[in-house]
Amino acid sequence: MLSQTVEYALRAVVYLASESPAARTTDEIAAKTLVPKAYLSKVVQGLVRSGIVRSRRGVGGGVMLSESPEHVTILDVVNAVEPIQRIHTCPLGLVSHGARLCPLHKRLDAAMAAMEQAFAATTLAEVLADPSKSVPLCDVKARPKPKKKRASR
Amino acid sequence: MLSQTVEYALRAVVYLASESPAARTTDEIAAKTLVPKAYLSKVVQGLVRSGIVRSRRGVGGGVMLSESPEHVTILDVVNAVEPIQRIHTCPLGLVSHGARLCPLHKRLDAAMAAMEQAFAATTLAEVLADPSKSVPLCDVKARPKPKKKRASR
DNA sequence: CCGATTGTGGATGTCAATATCCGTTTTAGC
DNA sequence: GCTAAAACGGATATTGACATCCACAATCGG
Repeated sequence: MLSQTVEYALRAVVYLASESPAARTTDEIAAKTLVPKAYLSKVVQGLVRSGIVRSRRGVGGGVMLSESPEHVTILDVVNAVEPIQRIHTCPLGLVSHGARLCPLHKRLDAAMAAMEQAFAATTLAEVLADPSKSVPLCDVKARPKPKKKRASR
Repeated sequence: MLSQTVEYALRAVVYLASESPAARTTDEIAAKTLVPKAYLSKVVQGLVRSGIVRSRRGVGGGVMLSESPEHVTILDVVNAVEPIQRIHTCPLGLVSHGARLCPLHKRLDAAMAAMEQAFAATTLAEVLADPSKSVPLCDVKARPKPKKKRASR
């Protein structure tokens, strides 16, 4: 249902939120979120273009959230990567009845609206603050303390 | 968001519902719903396999709804063609925390649930009975009376 | 200025969704 | 049984999503 790219983008952004406001390299994000390194860099480029994250090249560079986690909703991220397709006009070519949607597409759009609403309802900060064990992604090593990590890659 | 195949399947099924319980040929369905003829036949085959519609070959044959329009929901059709992907287990490989979803995927699944709910809430009969001008699909020629139609194809 | 690091952009490969075509099978009517 | 109608099934494009690789540009520490 949701594209793989959206899934990847959300993982990356949630991880960045958990480290906010620090920057992280795409290599590290990829390792932590289990996203293919090369592809993640493309996904991140999209996030940069849409303004969700900012990047800096070179030594000590990386990617960071543009805004604080309380100000970014899941919908913001989804729309940045692959906008929710609301149905505004008849998918059949017929212009015959103007802007009014037929009964079927009215329902389909309502379903899209419901999903959009669900995405808009949660900020990254709320995801991180979730009561059910603060495990950011599905596991991401459960980062207990910001201790110097090395190896693994 | 929704695949083209789902869109086509819904158009076909809504059209069949409007003609229910009569059977219609895929050629006619294609013409009325503006779906590519050859591809529609594949989509319909899927609907047959999943039991949403029944078909009969040969002269006078065609495709018809298996059940009356009141008994078929939009969700039934969607799931027959391309099941809504609920998130039951962590998309990352990690089995480490069992069946429990992380905060992020709990939200994503909630969004899927919202959409599923919206689809489940409407039957084909309700789509046809919609108050806003009973235009079945977006237009489908507005079929005023079941008068003998010919030509057009 | 030099070199290591890190994001950027382009070229390319792979695969599933979309779409078309056509021969085969089933069925009804004669 | 013969023929026309119609669904079925397989083979084959075409396209975009997913993914990889690599040369280049920017940036920092010395």
